[in-house]
Parts: sequence; C-alpha cells; structure tokens
Amino acid sequence: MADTAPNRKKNIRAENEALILQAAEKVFAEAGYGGATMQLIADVAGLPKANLHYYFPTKDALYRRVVETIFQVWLDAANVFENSDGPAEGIGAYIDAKMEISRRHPAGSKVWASEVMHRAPVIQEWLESTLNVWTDGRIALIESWIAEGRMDPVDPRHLLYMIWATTQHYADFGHQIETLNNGAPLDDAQWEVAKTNVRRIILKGIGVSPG
Amino acid sequence: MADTAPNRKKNIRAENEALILQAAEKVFAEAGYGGATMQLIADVAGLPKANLHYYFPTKDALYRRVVETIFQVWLDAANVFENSDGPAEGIGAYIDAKMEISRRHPAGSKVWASEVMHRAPVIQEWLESTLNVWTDGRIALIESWIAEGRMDPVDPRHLLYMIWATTQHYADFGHQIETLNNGAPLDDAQWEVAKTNVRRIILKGIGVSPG
DNA sequence: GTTGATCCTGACCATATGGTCAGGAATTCC
DNA sequence: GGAATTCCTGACCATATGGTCAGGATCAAC
Repeated sequence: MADTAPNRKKNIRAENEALILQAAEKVFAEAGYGGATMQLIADVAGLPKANLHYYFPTKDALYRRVVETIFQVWLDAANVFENSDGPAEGIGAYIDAKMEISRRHPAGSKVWASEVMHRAPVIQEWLESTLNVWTDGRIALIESWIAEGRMDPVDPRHLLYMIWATTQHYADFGHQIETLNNGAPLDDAQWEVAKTNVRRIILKGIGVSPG
Repeated sequence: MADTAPNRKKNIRAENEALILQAAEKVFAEAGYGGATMQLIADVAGLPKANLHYYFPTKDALYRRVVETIFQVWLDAANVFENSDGPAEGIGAYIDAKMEISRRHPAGSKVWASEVMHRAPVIQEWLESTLNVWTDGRIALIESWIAEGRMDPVDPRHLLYMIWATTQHYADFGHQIETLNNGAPLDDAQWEVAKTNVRRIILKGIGVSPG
C-alpha cells in the first residue's frame, strides 16, 4: 500500500491500458473478434465501457494492440533459435520456449490462431515480411545443419510447421486437452511429460540425439 | 440437364439444406460464430436470408448442424486406426487420412478449432463421451504396441495430440502456410512433401520404420 | 383445374452493439 | 488556491443483426 498511492495519476494511463489489454486478450481469445463485445471486455477489466473508448478509440484499435503484443512474445521465443550451437540445442530449446508460451500465454496463442484462421486481417503484412524472413533464415540454418550431417535431410519448412503446430496445440486446444484430462488443467508433472514427449519425438524424428 | 429437372420439389429440401450447410461452414470457418451473419451465409448460398430461417430456425441450430457434419468426417478418419496391423500401418494411415481431411475439408477443421477454442459450447458433451472413449481405446492399442516392442515407449496421449496438431495445422493455419508459400496454396507435389515429412518424422520419432 | 402441401421472401421488429459526448471529478503544477 | 490537464462516465444515438410473418409462388396428385 506504500507503492500504489504515490504513482496515482502518474502512470495511470499505462496501468489502465495494460488492464484493458489483458482483459481484451482474454475476451478476444474466448469469443473471437466478432463474438467479443466492448461491454464484456469492460466488465472483465472492471471499468465502464466508455472508459475503454477513452483509451482505445475503436474495437479494432484495441484488437490491433492486443495482436501486436503477441508478436513480441512470439519474436522473443523465436530468438532462442538464433544463438544455438546445433540442432539438439537450437530446436530443443525452441520447442521448450514455445511450450512455455503455450502454458503461460494461452490466450495470446488463441488470438493468433483466430487471426490467422480469419485470413489475418491485421497481421497479413507482418506475415509477409517479418515471419517470411524469419522462416527463410531458420530454413537456411537447418539446411546447413543437414549439409553438415548433424540431422536427417527433412524438409525444414515442414519441420517448423510441425513445431509450431504441436506446441501451439497445447494452448489453442487447451480446452480439449483439459476435457480429456478429466476436466483438469495439466499439472506441473503433466506439462513436463508433454514437453519431454514433444521434444523427444521430434528430435529423434529428425535424427538428432537430445543434447 | 436431364436429371436436375425431374427431382424438382422432390428432394428440394435436401438440396437446399446442403447448399446452406456448405455456405454456413465456409462463413463460420472464416468469421467465427460471432463474426458470421445470417445475411452473409445467405449471400454465399445465393438465397434470401428469410429462406435460411425456413430451413434452420436459428443461427445456433444452423451452427450445430454444421458442427455435427464435421464429427462425422472426423470419425470416419478415426476408424482407419481400427483395422490396422501395427504402428507403421495404423499410425501412418491415420496421418495420411487426417492430412487428406485438412486438404479437402479445411473449413470444417477451422470450425472445429474455433469451437474448441471457444470452450466447445456445442460439442462439449461429445468431447467428454465419444472422443474420450475413442482416445482411451487408441491409447490402449498404442500401449499394446509398445508392450510388444513394436515402437518406442512414448506417451500415447501426447503422440495423438501431436498427430492431431500437425495434421490439422495444415487446415487451420492454411492461410499462414499459403502466405509463406508466396501466396499460393500448396500444389499436389507440395502436399505430397508435407505428408511424407509428417509421416516420416513422427514414425521415426516413435521408433517405427515406415512400412 | 382444384386442392393441399411445401416452399419462398420482402417488409418489418426488437434488441444488442460500437461509438459519441457533455459535463464532472482528480490530480498536477505554479 | 486556482488554472490546466488528464481522467472518468452516464446517457444517448445510429446501425446491424437475429428473427418473424403474412401473403404469395410452385408443385404433386387427382
């Protein structure tokens, strides 16, 4: 109680924007863009609807900000790949990072999935530029590993798709997984099993012994 | 032109329902339940909106019928597993079948994904019963293969998740894949590469030599 | 060609939703 | 303490959407 009072009005804007963005991410994830309502987001954030429009002029603007936030998370994880020494470390760590995102940031993953399923009205440009470049870079890296005989000659592109698909599945289809787990979310041990299985099957599948 | 005229009014109901269901699946897939409008579905189907309500009383009823159709497709593919002789054939054929569905029925896959992401308002009961039973059965089968030493001792549940995730990814994230393929859908050869890679990596990953 | 059944649809309605705005409350700064 | 700035919000509006309905068209059967 000694550190909330002092900031009053100082970063009140930042705080409220964060509050709204968090609520919005949750609602957009659970209802989709079309199903989400400003009123519901306001309720989740615990603010009057008019207040949302004070910070974010339109629903679209709010949605865009939510999606932008998700890019950042995605990019952060993507960089694990960069500073790696080889397939075992690079791909293994990337899988771990993406599994961790699915666990800690499931709503973001769902918003991304929803966005792409709806033909990426907001991130299309980003897909064509940043993601495309990133993917090509990673493909080149994987091809060099293949050329050096450090892994099987699989198609790098489809390997990436498999990693994305499998890791994001734990977020996007979390409800289905929960249902098949007697209605309970995966606990720590179960997440560990999931992560280990994904890493092991993929790494062995491409001829890499886990390092 | 000799066989459409005679049936007039005969199975006109069946024909129109099919037409509407097809349009609805497409629209629900692209816009989500909340974003889809009866008007747009009507436009896609080429019928007046009021006509939709003649065949389907509410948007919800129409959506349910669409989702039910998708179950059927899913179940048909699931049975490939049943009549198999071992992991190489059973899992390999299952992967092929699911890849084929992603290719031929992408809208259905998206509707399914959307439904699950929104906490399965329609199919929850089905997830808890049919899917749960099916999954347990397949897990038991895989465990028997493991016990017989015909594949590595992986966690069968997470293996299934990986297969679902990877194969459905080609439908649900089809737009992203298309964008990363210079804006063009995968052609026949590319689909073959995708299928082969998925099958090979997973089968090798679980210690099965493709049979 | 009349009857009964099914199919079709333009016009209409009630509601929900995104968005606006005028006026007021806090807070900071001098 | 008062001026300037930022923040807040209840009440309101225009529009879009799901859904209704009365009346008409079409068709098989006889």
